[in-house]
Order: sequence, then structure tokens, then C-alpha cells
Amino acid sequence: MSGHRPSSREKILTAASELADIVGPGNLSLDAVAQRAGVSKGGLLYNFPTKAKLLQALVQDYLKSFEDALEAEAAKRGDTTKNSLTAYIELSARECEQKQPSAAGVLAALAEDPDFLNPVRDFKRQLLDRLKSETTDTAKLMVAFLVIEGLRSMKLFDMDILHDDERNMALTYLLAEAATS
Amino acid sequence: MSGHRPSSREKILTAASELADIVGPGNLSLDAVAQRAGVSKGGLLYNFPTKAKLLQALVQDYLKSFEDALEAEAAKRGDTTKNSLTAYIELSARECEQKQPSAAGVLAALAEDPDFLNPVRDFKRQLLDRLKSETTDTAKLMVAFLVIEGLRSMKLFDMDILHDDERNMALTYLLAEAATS
DNA sequence: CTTACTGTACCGTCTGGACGGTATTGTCAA
DNA sequence: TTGACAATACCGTCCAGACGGTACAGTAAG
Repeated sequence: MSGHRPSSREKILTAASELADIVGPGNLSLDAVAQRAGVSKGGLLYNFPTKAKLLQALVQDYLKSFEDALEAEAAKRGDTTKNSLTAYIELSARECEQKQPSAAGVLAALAEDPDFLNPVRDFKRQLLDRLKSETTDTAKLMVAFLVIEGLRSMKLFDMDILHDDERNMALTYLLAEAATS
Repeated sequence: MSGHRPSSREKILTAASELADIVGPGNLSLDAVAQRAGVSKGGLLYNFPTKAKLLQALVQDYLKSFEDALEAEAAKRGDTTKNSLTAYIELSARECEQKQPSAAGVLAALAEDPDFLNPVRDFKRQLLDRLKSETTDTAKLMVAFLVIEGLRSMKLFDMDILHDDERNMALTYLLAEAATS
């Protein structure tokens, strides 16, 4: 899983994300992506015949990796499908602490056309429904969900306005509440 | 205050916001803005000598109008500087229910260059500090702040994934918690 | 023979911005 | 009062460059 020279497709995707982070979400050009990925422009267009397809893939990739991480987190603990809310909270908390430019690709997609975020909307609604079916107190769930959404948006916009202790206070509060449900 | 034909500057700003909402945050062009504002391109560039200035103004405008609304809300109630958290919550709640494309301008600015959001970051940190100085329970404040941030980001991305009752549950929970502080 | 590209040349369109002009209004000395 | 000038608030055109995408010939590996 670690030793594995990346396919052109992967190289292009990560190059695109990184580049979006550098040049700004709305200034992502195919030429630049190809260059950064170490691929000719023809090669890029072979993998992604249009810019829209590339941006779609960027979003899909983002969603996929989050889903995988969530699954892994749930598996790591004894997850009896009961406390997957805590898994969600803790995973999100951890993600908010490290930097991960893969989200920049999502912003690039948004910049081109907000409709590219539709899969994200569906994914989140689905996640919320699953969480809802596993908890008793919906109000508390909503609060937890929205807090994380807030944290995530700050990360997305690179707005590090919260001190570590402030963030931790909110998180431990959430975890405590989640335990009593 | 209501009867008042708008200056070119205002026309341009609202045209830009509306247009950003239509064509997508990253596809805002000066030509299109000028046309929609009923102004020649030369006229636009007279008011905003560069695209960057226009985007800056868009962000400033957004912040200013929110600040004004917050002040008005605080004044409306007897606000003895104590419960300005509730004012903040209620104002944000109300804003999340109506559609207000002025935020699209902020996204356009983000698309061009994330640094344009620096004033937003400063504003929010300042707001949080003020709130902090007026409440006793910091953990609860953080939760409230982040929930609203989450709500706001959903609005920004036009992701209406929450049902009205779900949103209301979170909001009434917040208001109840804010009362006991 | 197919897959997965490379490399280069090119096209049509759009973009930010520079620039030169113009109509209106204001200022002020003679 | 008038004539000279200047500042304000635009208009309309033009341009060099960047962009997404096409086309196509070549090639190395399996």
C-alpha cells in the first residue's frame, strides 16, 4: 500500500489539488496541472477528456478518501454500529489538526461551477441520516454535526481563527454529550 | 433610506454579487459585471481600478452589512452588552433562512485569491473575542459559534441538506444554553 | 494490435486592463 | 457676467496574453 508508484491518474489528481492550493481555486489551468504532474497536456486530456471531468474526479476522490477514513476509524474501535457518531467526531477532529490540501481541489470545483458540489451534498445528507438512525437525541446530534461542519469550513478556508484550547473545549464538550445519548 | 437611486459603485457591487451567483464564483468577468450594472467597462474601471479592488470591496461590503445588522439587532433588544450572544445567534438564524446572494461575492473573491478572505478572518476573530468577554462558559460559546459557522457555510455553498425542524432543533438548543450562562 | 501515453502545433474565445475621448459640473479670476 | 480651465465621472475601443480544447504523428511496452 505504501510502495506503489502512482498512476498518471493519481499524479494528475494530486498535482491538481496542490496547484489549486497554490494558485487559488479559480485559477487552475490544465496546462499548469499537466506540467506539475509531469505529464504532457495530451496525456492529461487522455485521462480526463475535459476539465469538468477532472474537477468531478477531484470531488469524488475527496469524498472517497473521507469515507474510507471513516470506515477505518469505525473498524479500529469495536464499533457496534452504536457509537459511530463518536467515530465521526474524532476523525473530523483529527483531520482538522493536520493540513491536507486535498480540499483545495473541492474549492477549485466549486469555483468553476457550484453544481460540482452536489455529490458532497448527497454524501453529507446520507451521513447525517445514518447518524440520526443511531442516536436518540436529535438536537444534540444536530449540534455536533454542525459544529464539525463549522470546523471543516474553517479548515477549508484556511481560517485558523481558533486557538487549540478553544477547539478542544468544543470537541470535548461534544464527546461528553455524545456519550450520554 | 429606501428612496435613493444607487450610485454606480453600488450598482456595480450588487451586479457583481448577483453575477457571481449566476456564472459561478470563478467565472466573474469585468465585462459581464459592467454590462449587468448598466455601466461601460471604462466606467467600471474608474470606480474599481482593478479586479482585485472590486473583489476587496465585495468582501468589505459583506462584512459591513453584517456588522450593521448585528448592531441593529443588538439595539433592537435592550442589549446591556450582556446578551449579545443571543443577538448574534438570532441574527444568524434569520439570515440562514432567507436567501441573500451577497455571499456569492465573497466566494468570487475566494476563487481569485484566498488572501481576500483575510478581512473575514480578522472580523470573525474579533467577534469571537467580544463574545468571549461577555460570557462565562467558554465551551458553550465555542459550540454556539461553531454551529453558526456550520450553518453559514452550508448557506454559502447552497447546500440545503438540513430540514427546517432539524435546524430549529439546533438553534433552540443553542438559545436555551445561551440563556443559562 | 492495443494501450497509454508524448510532443507540438494550432484555433477560437475570453480576459484584464490600458488608453484616448467626452459630457457635465465646479472654480475663479477679469 | 463671462470666459478659461480643471476635476469628476464616465464611454468605447483595442490589445497582448492566457485559456480550454482539437488534431495528429510518433513511440514504447505488453
